[in-house]
Amino acid sequence: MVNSVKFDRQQVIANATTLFWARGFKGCSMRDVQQAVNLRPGSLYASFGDKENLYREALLHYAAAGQASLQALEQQLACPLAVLRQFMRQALANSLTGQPDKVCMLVKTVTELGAEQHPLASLARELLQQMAAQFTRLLAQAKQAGLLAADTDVAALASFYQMQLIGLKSVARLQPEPAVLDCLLQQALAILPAEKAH
Amino acid sequence: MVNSVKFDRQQVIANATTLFWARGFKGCSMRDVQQAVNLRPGSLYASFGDKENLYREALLHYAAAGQASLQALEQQLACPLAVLRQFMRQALANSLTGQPDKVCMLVKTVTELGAEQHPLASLARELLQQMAAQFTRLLAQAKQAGLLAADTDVAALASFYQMQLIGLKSVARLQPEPAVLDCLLQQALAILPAEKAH
DNA sequence: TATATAGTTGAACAACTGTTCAAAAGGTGG
DNA sequence: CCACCTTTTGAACAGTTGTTCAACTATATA
Repeated sequence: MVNSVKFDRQQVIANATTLFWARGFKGCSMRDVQQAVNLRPGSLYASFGDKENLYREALLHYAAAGQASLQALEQQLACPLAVLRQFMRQALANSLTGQPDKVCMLVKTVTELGAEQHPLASLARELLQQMAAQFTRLLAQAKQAGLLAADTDVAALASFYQMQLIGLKSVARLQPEPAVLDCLLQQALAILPAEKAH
Repeated sequence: MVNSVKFDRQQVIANATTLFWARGFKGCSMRDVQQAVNLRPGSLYASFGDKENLYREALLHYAAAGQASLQALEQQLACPLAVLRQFMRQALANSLTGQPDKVCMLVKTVTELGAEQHPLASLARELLQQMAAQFTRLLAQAKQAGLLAADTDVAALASFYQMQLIGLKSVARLQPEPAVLDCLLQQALAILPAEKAH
């Protein structure tokens, strides 16, 4: 026998991600994690090393999920701009449902640990830039398809899109009024060429 | 004698604010604070109560400073839109200088403590809304002066302005390249009517 | 100078932190 | 059924956390 682990590693990471996402790195003790994933300290440490490493896996899991949902939209929708529009709508909707304060976990990590130049903050920054690269790729597609002006700086526009996304999710926690929020979403989407009515 | 305190209360709060701002509520131990403000625990607790209360004072101090700098701009510049433009430029410049990861301390507090519905997060939210109210006031002035279209929803525009501000400062920590950042600033400022060359 | 009062000090506390490790349990191959 | 190796267990450790408090010091009034 090679592997006699009883628990589902991916499930454990998923649960840990939810907890870390909601409460942050320092706001979440290993005992909290142990309870959430139903494992005793020894098992956790044998499988994941230390807290930092477990959080690292959670970050990677989170980023992978984000990329997956973007790719799912890509397979659904033909137009790359529609993908970006829908992705932002979805992000806003997600940040409204569910209990935890759903800012992007990557942003939250940079916010919490960026000042002390923590390795986890560097990783989160990298993953955010990977996300921006995806946006750039989609915008480049749109440009090539003639949906964007030929002189568009797609990398800059991608950064701007990401900035709107981050701002939107942050403000979402302050204004529970859906009307205002929807208005903000419309304005944020205005940076992309107008959408046809459907 | 009524008050024989040796230390400068305001100075202590200012120092504590810097520390809390950089490292967050949980990332900053009372011993760190004690060292930073050069006070022994007893004095600190006698003057400020507990950690939560000290952080509360820091939040208020921070918000007051923000409002003060906005009002300073109001006295310098005649046009309310110029005030908002300059405020955003200034915010970006501030978030680039200095060591600490300079997101808005209010946003950082909501991010860190919002999920657990901590009283400090509620306070930070309130202060953010007070800030938005200031923006609304300035935009209303601009509207009355004919600088904005008569049908402009100033409250919504203020929220949008705040969203850009938050997003800009967040992204500032990811892209050290000033060119991209300046481009983002320009795009963010584009939500206000164009500025005359000076 | 003597007394009262306010402020300061730093050692100490209990609770919690991340982490370890010897002992127990579980399952597999002979 | 036995020995063997892997995994699990939970008690325990050392360090840190927020906070307290009796003793000490300094000041102001009489």
